[in-house]
Amino acid sequence: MAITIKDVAKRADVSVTTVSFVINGHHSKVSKSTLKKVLRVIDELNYHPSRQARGLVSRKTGNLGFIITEDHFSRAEPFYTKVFLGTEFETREFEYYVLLKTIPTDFNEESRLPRFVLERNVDGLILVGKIPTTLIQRLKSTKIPMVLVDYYLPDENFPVVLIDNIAGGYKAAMHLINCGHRRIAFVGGDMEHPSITERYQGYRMALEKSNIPFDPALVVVDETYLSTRNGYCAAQKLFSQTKNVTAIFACNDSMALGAMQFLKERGKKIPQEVSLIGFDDVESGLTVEPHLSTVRVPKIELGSEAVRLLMNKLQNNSVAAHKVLIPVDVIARESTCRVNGN
Amino acid sequence: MAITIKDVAKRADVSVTTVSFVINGHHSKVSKSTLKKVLRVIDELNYHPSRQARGLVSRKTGNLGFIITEDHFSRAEPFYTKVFLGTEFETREFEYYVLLKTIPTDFNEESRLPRFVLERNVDGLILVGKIPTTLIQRLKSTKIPMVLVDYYLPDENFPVVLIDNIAGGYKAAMHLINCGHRRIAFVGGDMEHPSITERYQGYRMALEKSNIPFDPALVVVDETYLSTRNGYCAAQKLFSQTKNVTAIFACNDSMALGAMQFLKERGKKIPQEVSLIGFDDVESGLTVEPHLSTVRVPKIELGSEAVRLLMNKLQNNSVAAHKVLIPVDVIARESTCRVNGN
DNA sequence: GTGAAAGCGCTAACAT
DNA sequence: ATGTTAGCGCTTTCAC
Repeated sequence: MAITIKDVAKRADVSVTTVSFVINGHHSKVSKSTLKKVLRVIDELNYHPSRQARGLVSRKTGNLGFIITEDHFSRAEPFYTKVFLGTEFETREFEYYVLLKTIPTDFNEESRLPRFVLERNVDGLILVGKIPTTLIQRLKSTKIPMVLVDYYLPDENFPVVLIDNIAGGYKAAMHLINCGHRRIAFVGGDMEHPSITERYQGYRMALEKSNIPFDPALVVVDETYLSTRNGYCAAQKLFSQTKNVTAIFACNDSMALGAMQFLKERGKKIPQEVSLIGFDDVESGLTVEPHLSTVRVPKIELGSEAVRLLMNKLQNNSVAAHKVLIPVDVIARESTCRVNGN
Repeated sequence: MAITIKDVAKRADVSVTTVSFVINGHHSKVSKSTLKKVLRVIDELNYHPSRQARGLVSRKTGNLGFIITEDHFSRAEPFYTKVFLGTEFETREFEYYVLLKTIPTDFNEESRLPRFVLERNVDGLILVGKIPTTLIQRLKSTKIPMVLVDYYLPDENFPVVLIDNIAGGYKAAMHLINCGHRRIAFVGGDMEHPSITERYQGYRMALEKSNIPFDPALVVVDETYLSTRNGYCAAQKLFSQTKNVTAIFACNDSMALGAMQFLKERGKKIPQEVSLIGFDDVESGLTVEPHLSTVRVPKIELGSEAVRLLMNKLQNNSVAAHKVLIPVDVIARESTCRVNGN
């Protein structure tokens, strides 16, 4: 049987209360000498208070729930995995644990809430990526503090950690413009997803800022998923009408990779004939030739920031920063160059 | 305040004992009519018993700990992520949760054990990938049931889930041999890791079986990490002495990808001049040209099997299968072909 | 078949 | 500054 608070109390010849004060840091309520004594016994016995028992009375579980759709988490690119890792790293700081829960994409009214919510086994919730609205609403009504990551609902006011997508889209397009390009295509899809729309907004802003006329024919956004395969198809559509495109801004690296594949098959030299930039800085952008230029997103940061936001709420009940924008930057690698291949 | 067992008891006009019997499935101790009544009230109130409270008395936490080194989990290839996902999927079945804990690679005597171990917040442990022996030993002494995944200690007897690496290595080499190759290189590294040694064993077995003389000059295993970069270097070493190699079996896809990069730069046509096969079936093997032939490892399976093994121990205290070998198969894609490019 | 009551390991009034 | 005690929400022994 494991060591309990009673064992410590007995051995240190004090009451459990005193021991409790010590382990909870209420040191002012304990004399210096007893404090030392208790601390020594705790060390000798290698005592660690039971999470469960503490939780039962303090109504804290020491757990955070991480909710994400199945398809998001198991995507080839470890984007959300990195975010998850970021939360894991950051929670150490706070002595919390993260419980992961993947939910089906088609979560609906009938679906059961995650068990850790029903059984009150989490103190806070981190919702990552696009999450069905009905789930968010039902979660909201549980009153468990929550923060969204890389997704938000326009008419709700949850604390949220977002990629600065507008700035990212702007910087990506600007990078191409600075390279002398003017016929810059935007390859996207799922304009339902705020992130994508924002990257598109940034793209539009950069064009406008640079007095480059916007040509709707250069925008391909009719793909539903942002996959490599759809990137391929989008590029295909784009070039089926040859509009002398000299550069492509794909709304993420997956699509960029698909587009790259198409360009190669079509015999287009990258970047000499067509420059290509993605978004996300996914690992496989480096296994490909030429190395993909992209917009780096600090994924670990997204996770750790989410935890900080939540802990702030949980521990200080502060309502400080409600919206955190994580800055991003262009990584110019080999798939972009000055127009005309210079 | 959340609904408690008392609320249910009161409303159903029975004692808490009866409610407890109902939620624990001791239906024989309850009359049919009360059972129905209690069930109805539970449903009406949407009652879910508190995990913490149950755990406190039953000495079960409903959690499993997943321990992995930092570098393993954050590797570019989502190999272990998939394994983790597999555990997450499988635990639903058993109403358990998985707590992830990444540990530093240099975990030593001084390092603190994972908190969930100290605070007895897990019922079982899943150790994944290469884990410092000292940690395993210290964990062993806690008596918490554990299972290893994709790693084992030769002189210990833990339940373990392994990839059938020998068969995999054998099949990979045999695939090349069946394509007519006889000068087949093995590119490896970290022969400390059992998995790698086993793949190598399989390679040797295939050669022997086919009466192909073994040439130590075709084996490059002096790289420490199994990274893309080191695959590149290994290939470089291999070809620095041009031994008319016609095929390479790399011990994992990362290294294969590195080797591929080298071959391309060297102007070697793949697979016409050199066939190349990897191991793991990592996603980026498909983003590369030509698509990488490899040995597919069912990663999700590794995780779910680990959970099943552990649950078997936990729920039935059975000591059934102690060692599970997960079968693997060659996926012949574009990077391998008959010798001489036929 | 059902209920009263003890107790899991801990926290926090309240009393001293 | 320290101890006594009543719970937290549940399971389970023991009576009835």
